[in-house]
Order: sequence, then structure tokens, then C-alpha cells
Amino acid sequence: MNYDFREIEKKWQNYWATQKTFKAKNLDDRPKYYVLDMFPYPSGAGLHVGHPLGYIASDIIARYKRHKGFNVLHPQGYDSFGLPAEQYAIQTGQHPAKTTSANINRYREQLDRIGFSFDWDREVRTSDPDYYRWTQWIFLKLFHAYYDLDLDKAVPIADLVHRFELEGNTKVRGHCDKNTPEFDAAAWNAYDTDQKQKILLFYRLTYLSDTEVNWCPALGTVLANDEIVNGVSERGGHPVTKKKMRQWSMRIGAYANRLLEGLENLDWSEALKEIQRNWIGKSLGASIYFEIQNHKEKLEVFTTRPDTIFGVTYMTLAPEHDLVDQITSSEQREAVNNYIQAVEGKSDRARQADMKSISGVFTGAYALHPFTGATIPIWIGEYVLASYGTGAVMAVPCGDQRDFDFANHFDLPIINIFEGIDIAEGAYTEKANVPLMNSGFLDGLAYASALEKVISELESKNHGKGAVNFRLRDAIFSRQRYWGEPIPMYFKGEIPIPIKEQNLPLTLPEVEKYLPTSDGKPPLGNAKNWAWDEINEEVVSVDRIDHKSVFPLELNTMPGWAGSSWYFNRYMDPDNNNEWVDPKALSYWKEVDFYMGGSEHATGHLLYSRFWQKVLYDLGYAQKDEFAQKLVNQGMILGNSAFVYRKNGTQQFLSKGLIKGQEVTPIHVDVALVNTQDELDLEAVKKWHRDFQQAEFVLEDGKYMVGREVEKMSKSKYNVVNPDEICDAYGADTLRMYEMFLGPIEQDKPWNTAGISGVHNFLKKFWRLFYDQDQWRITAEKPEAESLKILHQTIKKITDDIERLSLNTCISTFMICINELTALNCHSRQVLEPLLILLSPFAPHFSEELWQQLGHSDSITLEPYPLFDPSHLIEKTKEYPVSFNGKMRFTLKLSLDMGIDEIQEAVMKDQRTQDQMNGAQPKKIIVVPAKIINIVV
RNA sequence: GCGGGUGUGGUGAAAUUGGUAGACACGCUAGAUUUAGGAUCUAGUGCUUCACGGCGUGGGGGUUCGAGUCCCUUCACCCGCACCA
Repeated sequence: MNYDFREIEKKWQNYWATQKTFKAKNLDDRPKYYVLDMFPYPSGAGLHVGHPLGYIASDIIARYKRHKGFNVLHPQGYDSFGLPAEQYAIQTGQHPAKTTSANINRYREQLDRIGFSFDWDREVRTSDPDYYRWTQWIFLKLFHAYYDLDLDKAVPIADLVHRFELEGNTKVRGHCDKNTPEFDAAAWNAYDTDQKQKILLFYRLTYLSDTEVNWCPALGTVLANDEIVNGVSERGGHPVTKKKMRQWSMRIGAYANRLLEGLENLDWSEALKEIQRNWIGKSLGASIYFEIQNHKEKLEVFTTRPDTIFGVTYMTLAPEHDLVDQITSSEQREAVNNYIQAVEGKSDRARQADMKSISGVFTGAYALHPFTGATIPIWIGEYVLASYGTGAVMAVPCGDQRDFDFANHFDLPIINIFEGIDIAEGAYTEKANVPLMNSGFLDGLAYASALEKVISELESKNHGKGAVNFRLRDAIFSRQRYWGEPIPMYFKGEIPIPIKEQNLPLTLPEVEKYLPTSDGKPPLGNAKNWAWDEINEEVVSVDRIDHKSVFPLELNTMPGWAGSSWYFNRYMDPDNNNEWVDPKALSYWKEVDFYMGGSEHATGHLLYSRFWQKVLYDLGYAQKDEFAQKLVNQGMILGNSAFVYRKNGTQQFLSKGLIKGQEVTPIHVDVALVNTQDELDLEAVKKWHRDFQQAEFVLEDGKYMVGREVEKMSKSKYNVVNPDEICDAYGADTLRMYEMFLGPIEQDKPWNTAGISGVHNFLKKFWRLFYDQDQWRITAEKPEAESLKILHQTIKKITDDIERLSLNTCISTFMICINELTALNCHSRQVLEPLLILLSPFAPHFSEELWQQLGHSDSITLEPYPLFDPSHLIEKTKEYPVSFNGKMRFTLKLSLDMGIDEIQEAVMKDQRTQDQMNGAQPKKIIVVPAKIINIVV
């Protein structure tokens, strides 16, 4: 029986599915191990060979851990809300649910062919009402909570209300909006319900506010910061502008510090942690309050360099700053308005393009220096961001290059406060040990001590305080889209009222079209049945909104990241209709032990998930405040595009070797039309695209050779390799092993089908140890010592390499092992059986089949991992490389029992040493036991 | 500009603690063999030299008996953030 991978793979995939081999049991005596992949968005294009890379690696880990005796949870599901299905719905009218489900079926078929050990009974889909019911439930938990800075955790909002009733908010330290008013208990109790609700929105972890948002006109929706890349939308690359809108947000800023500190204990790559650290962007410094001449308001600025306060010569406000309107003098009013108007219309991208040019305008107002009382002109400048700090800076031209450039441009004064530093050419920005001058009480002090002194001085005079500032912004949570989770809120006037938990899910209504309404409301505004009847607690027709108990429902939906921010918990107990997860299941599985996915989610999914997990932990629902202890980022598999070269202005296509010195245009051709030797199939290409029907191919050596270039895999570049094709030609086990063999899992690498034969040959070679020349070769004979040594070396190496996730070297180790066993003509069951178990995480179908052929009736999946016995490796002698002055000359076979003195004696006695030494005496003989002997002459 | 990462044959790469650099595989060269199978087997394959030898891990320098690995310096490429006060 030869290696018929097609039959074998079908057979075992079927067996695993019907036997439910990979079903994970909640509550089990075995230790648990939770292996998770980032679930896919099921796009219409299906899978290419890059997608399964991470799934294969994690599947190897999952299968390995099962052999090691763990109860493994290895689920899979779909992040099935998202833009492409909705865009498709807008174009064709097909309901996104239908598109999504068709795409999921396609994905599932492709995934099934690769032989993953997923427990499909736990599948989740974020667009399933039974799932998003709990996404909405979490939304409500955040709505009903605030962040208490004294307890440093989220607390139910009811506690806050209780405190307000007793003592107002003056003693409460909660993470809240900067516009929150102060009130005492009497004032609170005197507020009406609406007023109370408005104040509570300043505290809630999910809140409604008028926010400056990133608006993408082309997509017709707002976007979060992480959904914008280089000033344009991540999806589609459309321009993004600023707009003030009333939107739901999530107060992730409250968790900035914990999100930062929590990284310390996570086993994630340093690169990824660094991305999150940068995104959170913690800065230490001070808040300083400047009085404004002839105005009551104070101007608060954040600075990391309060030590340079005596170098302040002007202030700059962001154009959007709240105080601009109030402080602008009548003489400057027109200039200021013109400036703001010019800036306002600009998109982020336009602002970025203008980065180099300096612009600004004087407000006519003056701030007062907190220590000298000097008057400082207040300017407005585009370079100051409204969204960072307080949207205002104290400008210190001598210590900040941007301030320096601005001052020079507008002829503002520059005071040098750094002793012995020349600032004629530019600002001095180092935080070095340079004494200050022209700095009053800070004169003579350098950075560190000046910083300490100035902060204590600011605090004692009440002019400011030490402060921490974060770059991280609260996350906008509303999307003006149809295909997302409905936000479970309705409105009484301006006040949002939550739908009660027991009435969830609030399911997506049917709409006739998926575009915004004619009056600019989100697509849900098209729904006829989208109002809430408070008495009957049900969704009713919008026509009934005039009734006393019927109110309009929220028209925005949740963003794409909502459903993916907690799905890892739901897998623990996916069918629960009473709770988000059974606490018993939670306390068994706790957290993800091994999370595999792309680093592109660093500032999106991976940050939001950590945030939600911390909230759920604070409120007593989750067991751990980090959801994934270990995270591995698989690299991207790149495409190996193929090109033909059209001679310009002709229908002639030149083979790769003939293009030198010719004017040609490279044109992508489908990589499926090219064989492994880069030769183009001319008949196929003519059929493939009508552009080539009239083509004349100019050949070299009777062949047309294509050019190659490594690019991202994409349909438009015709360089997509479908895993189905590989499974057809070589089988899933070859695909699995080859993807691992390509290189380190975390590295990007180009796909090259040509190399796959090496791995395929390995499997055939391995098979031949069992079955060769029409007969089974397996014997019950006791293996030779040499074979056992190879086996145990392999056990050790494979185990170590899996543990350190060096899966590419595992494949090499298998190859070496099989080469050696073949050379030894070893067919011993005692050697080959344990090897099958070692191999089964990598090539599961292959191993299952041979396992069965060896007479086992059960699946190999739960076989115990073979024990490593070092006694088989113990050697009596060893070939020592002998070098002279570090240069290797010969090897010397010595007993391993010998001590260093004996080795030295033996090496000196050797004739070859005598020859090398030429009668001289060695200066030193270095012996590294079992490694090397070096003689220094 | 700031932060992180990577540089090793024609190609993908290996070298876990400083100890025979290039394992394993692709490709290539030569040969054998056949039941023509996406065959198999044998030998060779870093560069250079007829050879002995010499040179080789982006470049330069250093530590060491010995450096791909440690230190300094420099170059190239990739990724993230970027007028962040």
C-alpha cells in the first residue's frame, strides 16, 4: 500500500469529525491548555496559503499538548461582522448575512482540508444574535460602570450615584470628562433626572458625548484612530476629515496605565509590546496653569519640561482650543477667524502634507508667567494638536525645535536658559546635565534637580502640579453602518436609556437599503421596526414613536472590534443562554495559554481586548485581567508574482532572458500558469485572458520564461496560491510541513511552490520505512543501539524545538532522522512507533494511517508522548577537533571518561600534534570538555 | 526625528551556553536505475586555487587561545509611531 495521501486525508478528516476526536471537555482532571488563533473575517476571496500559516503552527502546539496529557481547548470561529459584506450589500442588495454565511461555508471547506484539530462544536460567529447578545451585555456592563482612581479599578455606577447622594463629587476621584462640574450632595439631589444622567455620562466607561471624530465621507462612517493609516482609512484608503459629532465612546483612557504596566508580565514579543507602549504614549511632566491677562479663565498646559519654564516667551493654542473664542481681542478677531477657517476645512492628510510649513496667528491676549509675572503673548498654531495634552503648549524656543522655528518665523523673542550652550542655530533639546541660567530660583540647577524643584514650587504656589499624560485617546464606539451589533439603547430626548439585560439580544432590523437615509442618518434609520416600547419591552414600528411609551432606538452600530474583544472567553462555554460564560468554565480555562495571530492587530484588537478583559475582571466576571499570557505573531507569506514582458507598442511578449536593452512593460500573469522552472504554459495563458489571444510569444530555448518578484499576496497581482491546489497535488500533510519548513514562524517569507518536493519526498521516504516494494517492512525485532540513539536524539530535539517554537528546525530534524534510519535499514516497530507520535502534530493524517496499519484501533491523537531516555545517547568516545591558535587541524578520538589532564597528555602524545608543534612547547592547552581542544603555540 | 527589528552560499535557511560556519531542503552538475512515478538511488556543490593552501556570516575596529554569536563604530533594508509639547 503506497502513500495515497488523497484517500488517507479524506478518511481521517471524516473520522475525526464523526468521532469528535478534538472535542474539549470543560472540567477535567487533566491540566488545561488553551490554544487560540485569531479568528478570521470570512472574506469572499477565500483562503490563500498565507492564511493557514499561523493556524498550522498553533495546531501543532495543540496536538503536541494533547500528547503531553493536557486537556486542550482549540476552537475556531468567525469575526463575521464587517465592511466588505456590507459594501457588497450596498452594490447588490444581497443581505450581508447571506454573503457572510456563503463565505463562511467556503472558509470551512478550505480549513477542513488542512486537517486542523479544531473543536468545531464551540464555533462562534460574532454576527450571530446568540453571540452578540453578550457583546451587547458587555456594552451595558461598561455603561453601568465608572473608573475609580482611588481603587484603581472599574466600579458599578450605582456606587457612584450613592456617593453623590451622600457627599457630591468633590471627594470622588473618578476618571471623568474634563468638563465635569463640581457639586455637593445638596446640589446633586436637586438635579432633575436628565441633569443627573448627563453628569453620569461624564463618568461611564461607555458614554455619549460630542466628540471631534475622524469622519470618512467615502465610507460614510467615523473611524477610530487605529483604523486610520497614514491619514487615510485602513479599509479602502479613503480620505478622513475632522468633524464634531455626538458619538458613543469607550473610556479606554482610564486604563492607559494598567494597559501599559500589564505588558510587563506578558510573554509577547518585545516588538509588539513596544508598539502598544508607543500607542499608549505615557509622558511624565507637569500641568501648569497660566493666568490670562484681563480674563478669569486659566490656561492649562502640559509639558514634559517644566524645568524650562523661564524660557517661555509665548504660548500656542490648538485652533480648536475652547478658550480661543473668549480671549481673542477685537483687533485680532478677523485674523484669528480667517486662520481657523483655513485650518478647519483641512483633512488630516492635508495637515500632514503641510507639516514643514509654519503657520499661526496672534490672539491679542497675554498670559502671565507664574513666577516672573511677565506678559506672554498667546498665539494659535496648527502644530499644536487639540487631542494631545490640553491642546495648548508653553513655547520654549531655546529648548524645543518647533518652538524655535515658530519664534523665528514670527519674530518672537528667544531667551537662552542653558549656560554655555549656543542656541544661535537651533534649540537645545537634550535632558543633559547642563546648568540653567536666566531662570530665577532654578539658576545653576541641571535637568533632574530643576525638574524636582520647579514641580514642588508650582505645587506650593498652586500654579500647577506634576502630571502624567497619555497619547491614547478614548475609543469612538459608534459606526454609521448596518452590518454590526446594534447598540442596545433608546432615547428619551437627549438621554440614552439602556435596554434591560433580559431583553437582549436587540437584533438587527431588516432594512430596504443599506445606505444612509436621505436626511443623513445611519442605515438603521431606514428600518421600519426600530423603536422601543417601554411597557411591552419590545421592538415596534417607528410609526408608533408618538405613543407615550415608545421611543426611538439608537441608529449607530458597534465597530468591528466589539465582537472580537471578548470571543476568547465565549469559546469556554459557547452555547450558554443564561450567562456570557459559566463561571465554572471560566475558572477551569481561565485564560488563553497560547495565542497566535498577526501583529497588525497590535493597536486594535489586542489593545481593545485587553481593555475589555480588565473591565470584566474588575467587575468580577473574568478570572484574569489579561486574556492571553503568551502571544506569537506569525509572519506574512508573500506572493511570488510572475511577469511577462510586452515589447512596447507591439503584441510581442519577450521571454525573461531577452528583455535586456528592450523597452518592455511587465504584466502580471497568474502564477498557476507557470511551472516550477518559471516556464509559462502558452496554451493556458491564451485561454486565461483575452489580452493574450493575439499575443506573439518570443521564446528562448523553445520556452517562455517569466520574471519573478516578491509582493504581498493579492488577487489583483495574480500571485495567490490556493491551499486547495497544494492539497490536491501533495496533500495536507505536505502543505502543513512545508509551511513550517519555510522559515521561522515569526518571519515574513515568500511562497515558492518549487521547494515543496523536499518535504513531500520526506513523507514518502518515511512511508517506505513501513511499506516498500509491495510489502510491509515493519519488524518486531529489537532495534540496534544506533537506531535507538537516533530515536532518542530526535525525541529530545523535537521536544525542545516545539517548546521554543522553532518549528522549521523540527522538520529538518525529522528529515535527518529518517535519512539515518533509512541508511541503517531500520524497520523496527520499537523505533518507528514513537516516531509516528512525534510526527503526528505535523503530519496528522499520515501518522494516523500508519498508526492504524500498525494494528492500533484508536486514534493516535491522545497517545502519550514518547519518553526521552538519555541512556541511549551516552557515548564512550568523542571526536575532538584539535586546533592550533584557533585553527582546526585534525580530530582526535578520545574516551569521554578522560579528565582534562589525561586529554592534554593524549593530545601531546599524538604524532600529528608533534608535527604541528615542530618541537616547540605549547603556551597553553585549552580543553572544553566534549567540545574542542585548542593549543596555543 | 524617535522606537523596534533584520543583514550568513544561486535560493529558503541552521548553528540553544563564544568552540569544526553553511546542518536540512530547493536548485544545479555528473552517473545509475525503472514497473514513466509529480519516481528512486549514488556522488559532488560557499568563494578561490591544478594542488598544498588561502579567503569567507553587510563594512571597519576591538575583547578572546578562539567571535555569525560579546563590545564600539558605520552602512543597507524592513516595520511601528511621528509637529505628542
